[in-house]
Amino acid sequence: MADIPSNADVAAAFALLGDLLEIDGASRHRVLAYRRATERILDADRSFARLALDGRAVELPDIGKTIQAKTVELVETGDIAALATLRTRLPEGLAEIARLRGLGPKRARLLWDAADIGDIASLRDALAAGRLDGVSGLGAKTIASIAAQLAEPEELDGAPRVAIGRALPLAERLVADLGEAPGVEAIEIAGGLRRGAESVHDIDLAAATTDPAALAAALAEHEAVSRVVSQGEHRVVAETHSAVLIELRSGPPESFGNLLQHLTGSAAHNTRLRERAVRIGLSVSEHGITDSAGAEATHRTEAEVYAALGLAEIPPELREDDGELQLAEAGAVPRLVTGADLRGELHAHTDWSDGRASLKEMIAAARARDYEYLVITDHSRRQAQAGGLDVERLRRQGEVVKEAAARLGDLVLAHGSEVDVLPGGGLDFPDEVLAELDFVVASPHSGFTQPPEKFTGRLIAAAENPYVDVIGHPTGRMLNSRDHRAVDLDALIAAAILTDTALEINAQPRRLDLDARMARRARDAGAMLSIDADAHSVTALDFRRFGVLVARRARLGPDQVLNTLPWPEIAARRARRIAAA
DNA sequence: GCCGTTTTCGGCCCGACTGTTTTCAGTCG
Repeated sequence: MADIPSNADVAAAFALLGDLLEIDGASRHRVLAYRRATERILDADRSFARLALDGRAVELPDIGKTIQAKTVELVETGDIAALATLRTRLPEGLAEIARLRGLGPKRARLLWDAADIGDIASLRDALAAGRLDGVSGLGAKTIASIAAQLAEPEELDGAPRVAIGRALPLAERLVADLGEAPGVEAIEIAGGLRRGAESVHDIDLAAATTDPAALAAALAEHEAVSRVVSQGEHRVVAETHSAVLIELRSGPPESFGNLLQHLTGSAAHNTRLRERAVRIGLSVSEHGITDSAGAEATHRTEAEVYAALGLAEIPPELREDDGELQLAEAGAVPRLVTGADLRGELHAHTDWSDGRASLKEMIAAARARDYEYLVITDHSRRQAQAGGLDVERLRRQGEVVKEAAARLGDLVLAHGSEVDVLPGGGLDFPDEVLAELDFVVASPHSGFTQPPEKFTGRLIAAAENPYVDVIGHPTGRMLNSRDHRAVDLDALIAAAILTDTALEINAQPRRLDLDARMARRARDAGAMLSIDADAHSVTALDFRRFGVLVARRARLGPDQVLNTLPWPEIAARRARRIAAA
């Protein structure tokens, strides 16, 4: 048999099938079914093609017999007959044309029927030759928009996504400033950002105001904003100087809960919610909930919205159409970890290695944040470029830390290390040195191109070392540059559980490693996770909030997070592990 | 094409805004 296609390959085939069907004028529900299936396939945490071959793909929501059979067909023949047939009538390039802003399936079809335009190249030619001008339904503005998009090749890849580390501070600044506009009674971050997504395509804001025009003006005049993209009475879209899109929706205070719920999404969550509502005779919108008699009820809070539908309130991070409605119906929404549950920081650097702040400054910052403990984990010697400590400096640092700790009182200051997991296996310090420390984070910093067995084997060996408390940033991924390494996550999770080693949720916004999906798998298996800022400066201590969002998306409760424990319990876990070895 | 407290057929979420139109289709979220 040929190679099993990846989930991305299978999803791409169904996405194209859905797109071409839509252009072909198929029932929108059928198209929607393919779109939903595409999302499920992309989200699957195992090989969808393998599942289909085993006849088990139908166990996933939104996957029926047809899509399972077509997947088997794709694996066995390399194509899907329905797709091949469609391609004889409609060029694949139409799907790309339909994705241009302001165009869609109908206008893509129009271009094909009226002007024989079937791909971007012929669209470009037609535009240059002025052949679009006479096409009815395409006005001057639409043609200008097409020209603008074709002139910017990067625009064709879709709107760039903004990482949460950039988006959240900007959103918070806007919320603070716009909250001062006259008439504003409440304003909150909504959308993917509120759900804790690691990147978003825009920043959504929801506001309760008695003066929408004043609020819209405040956004338009905000110093971060360069232009207004679209403006209506209750919705303004603006673009910042750094090309981030802001969508601001406003409504009256009495229905702020409805608006915030609507705008927080996700789209799939809202669709499910509304479908459920329809079954009990209710219609949900951003304005309120209407009963079958046409009477509309409004709600000031989201909790009231969910209650009106017979559901417990669902934390935004869970609103991804992943079974959360069933949990809410059963009153079984898990209690998720919060920032307030975290008692201390287990992974922090100082200027002894590559941190920017001194030990003294980090201590002051931890006290200012009311941490119960702070573990200093500078790099080990192999990280020479980062000023990694050799054994001698590590010991000297230990004395300095001990001395500082003696003068602290309530804050526990502990001495640790972020020790390299060496590319050939083993750790950067011998066991007798690790034994002198209070806490050890073992992290891979090299060898990311190794085959999965080897990379995973190194991490498992590190987990099996009794002096290792946490495996740091286990996959080594970097947002927008280095992809997830090929780690056999299930094997690593099993080893972590067996050895009582925690897996890190590294909260640096460019890492977020483990990510939410992986952390969820670790949680489901029963592993312990650690939410670590991996702070290299005073302000970076606050990165932990990004880690909290990841943990919440992973459905972690306080019991599954190592640094919700008081320090003596963390120390006792280490002592037990060492004693058992 | 999927699905079920309306269950193997007949439904399938809801509204804002733009552009091209004279009352609304298409796109977007």
